[in-house]
Amino acid sequence: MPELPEVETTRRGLQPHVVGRNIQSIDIRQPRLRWPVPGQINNLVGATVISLQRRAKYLLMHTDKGHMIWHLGMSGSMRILPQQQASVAHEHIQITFDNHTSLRYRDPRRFGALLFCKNDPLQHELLARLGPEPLSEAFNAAYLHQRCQGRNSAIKTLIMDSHIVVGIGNIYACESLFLSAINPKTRAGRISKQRCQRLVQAIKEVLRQAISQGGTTLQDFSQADGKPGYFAQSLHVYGQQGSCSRCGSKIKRITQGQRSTFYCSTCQH
DNA sequence: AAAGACACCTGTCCGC
DNA sequence: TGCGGACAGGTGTCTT
Repeated sequence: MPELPEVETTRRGLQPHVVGRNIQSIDIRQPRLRWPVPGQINNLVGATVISLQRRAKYLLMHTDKGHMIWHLGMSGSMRILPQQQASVAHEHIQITFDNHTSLRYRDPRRFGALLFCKNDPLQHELLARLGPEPLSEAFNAAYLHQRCQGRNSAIKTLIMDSHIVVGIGNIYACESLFLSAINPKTRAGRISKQRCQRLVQAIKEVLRQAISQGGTTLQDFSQADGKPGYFAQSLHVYGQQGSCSRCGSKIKRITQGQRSTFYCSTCQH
């Protein structure tokens, strides 16, 4: 489910409610997520939250006693609710703060994760070798073009590889390629630097727009206040069964790397 | 080293 | 109304 815009939306929604708060209790109702929730998480009772950071699709909650690394997987979401409010189905983790509010982590498919890190979580093995943030200066045409050299994989698969660039999932990969008029099947090594420039700009534009809309809600994503994201109405190709908004041709659906790809074969070359 | 398949898990939707 | 199958926003790991 959540790609970079949804994770960033979650971070912005949670931040004012968690920073500065003291953790009163941690309730792990279901420890079997993608990896078992480590017992050291319980060491964070009594800790004070210092900041909430995003790196790729991970949320890093820094406290004065260690760090939590959260991932929302395909179906995860996080909300702030009154401590007393009853939990709903698949609400696996509850962290209660000193002001009687609580953070709830819900994840029906359990592809998400909560990990503990004593020191700098950016050095954790899952994060240490990630590519640049797509909205940073480091992600530019020269960089992408260089990483495309000698690669036979389709450009869509390549931009979804977190070791190339982080945060781009299936929705925004499809949308970015539509916006830059590039066929998703194009071999990465055959894309000119000029087209890399167009693609980089499209990725940044799509992600910025999606963040400003609170992300994309297809089924179960919700922001930290429970509202859906509104970017779904801005999608040009992802999940579309009708015709291209630009030329009227029927949107095509193919499979790449076991994922659905949507594109317009007239507009995208 | 790179590319592709597979695994993890639950819910929803569609056709019969 | 019920059932089987396909599909879903991710990504580490294993196999070619």
